[in-house]
Amino acid sequence: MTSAAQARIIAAALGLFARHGVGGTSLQMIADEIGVSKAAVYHQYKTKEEIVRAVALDELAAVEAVLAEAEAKASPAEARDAALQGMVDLAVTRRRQTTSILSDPVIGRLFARDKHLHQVMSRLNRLLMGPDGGPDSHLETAMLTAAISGAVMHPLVSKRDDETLRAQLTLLARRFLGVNGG
Amino acid sequence: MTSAAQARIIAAALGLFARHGVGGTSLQMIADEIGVSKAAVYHQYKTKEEIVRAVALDELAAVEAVLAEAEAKASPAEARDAALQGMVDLAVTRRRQTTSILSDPVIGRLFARDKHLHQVMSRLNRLLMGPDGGPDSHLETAMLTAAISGAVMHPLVSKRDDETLRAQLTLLARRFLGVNGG
DNA sequence: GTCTATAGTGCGATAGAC
DNA sequence: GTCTATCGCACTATAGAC
Repeated sequence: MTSAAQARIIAAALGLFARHGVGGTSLQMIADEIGVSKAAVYHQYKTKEEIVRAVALDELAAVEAVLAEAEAKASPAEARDAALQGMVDLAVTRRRQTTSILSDPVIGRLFARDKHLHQVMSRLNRLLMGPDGGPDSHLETAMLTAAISGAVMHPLVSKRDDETLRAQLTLLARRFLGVNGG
Repeated sequence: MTSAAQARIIAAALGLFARHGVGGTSLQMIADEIGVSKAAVYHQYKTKEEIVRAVALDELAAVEAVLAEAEAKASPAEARDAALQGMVDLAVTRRRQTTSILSDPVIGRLFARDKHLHQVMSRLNRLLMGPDGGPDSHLETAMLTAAISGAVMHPLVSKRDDETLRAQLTLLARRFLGVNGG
């Protein structure tokens, strides 16, 4: 499915997309980052768009892993907190990456009508807002994920060390949801 | 200061940056959007970076207008709500633009150490969190602005009409800050 | 799976006429 | 303030050897 060579390309592209945007990243930059030629990259992915897709799907898979873990919890309250904590962890440990990839306009248009993404958002919405959340709850989920992602990217926040950032984000995210405990 | 020709360039560039990212937007695209040649664009701005700067400063000016209006209010509570409402209005009426410009990695690095941006964020922080907010309050401000901006860009939310979006965002933003009234 | 070499296109930027 | 024309370069993508 995903070879070692492909995994190297995805990892390199992810970092470069985050730093320069999708449009500002060339195949030459990706090839140089791994230490191979452009042709070697083209052997794995026929077009740049395929690379963009692969990177985005890889990030989406990381979110799905969080969802699966949360859905395995015994109670809805535990599941909600696991989802919340998992999203915070994802944003903090991968910092600018997962996060700024998903806010790139190119990726946004590529996935705006993607069923897979809708499905993931629905699962996340269900975990965070409960099964009986109306359509309004989707805005709440969107705001929360944007708040978490956007905060770690923020120029004035990025100096903080991971542990305090994680703790503060968790606290504020819980407050947004109206949850007090852990 | 800013001529009519420059204003046309900034407006065109803003829309294109939002759709394709800064790196994915060429000077030819900007020129075509206005209906002039590349050379005409170069007559106004000597480099692409100058255009990027001008666009970002223009967006920052829109935020400053909101701040000035809020700071003119009589009470801190009124000022806070005016700032909150102003930021929501900005995000909703300009939708993907103000918002996705400021999240572009190229713009982010260009302004990460910009005194002007820090000043604007401090004023916003003071309005939203009060004068005695510690350093932790900056994270709260960053989360709130990211939540507002990110929510209007979100693929699953962008279908909503402006009025309901504005109302719901305002409600949720107030809840995040722990304010109940209007 | 990687390379060199190259085709063809579009880029940012400049010169000079009107 | 706008144009045409052009430079030199980097880009995406392909062909073919190893």
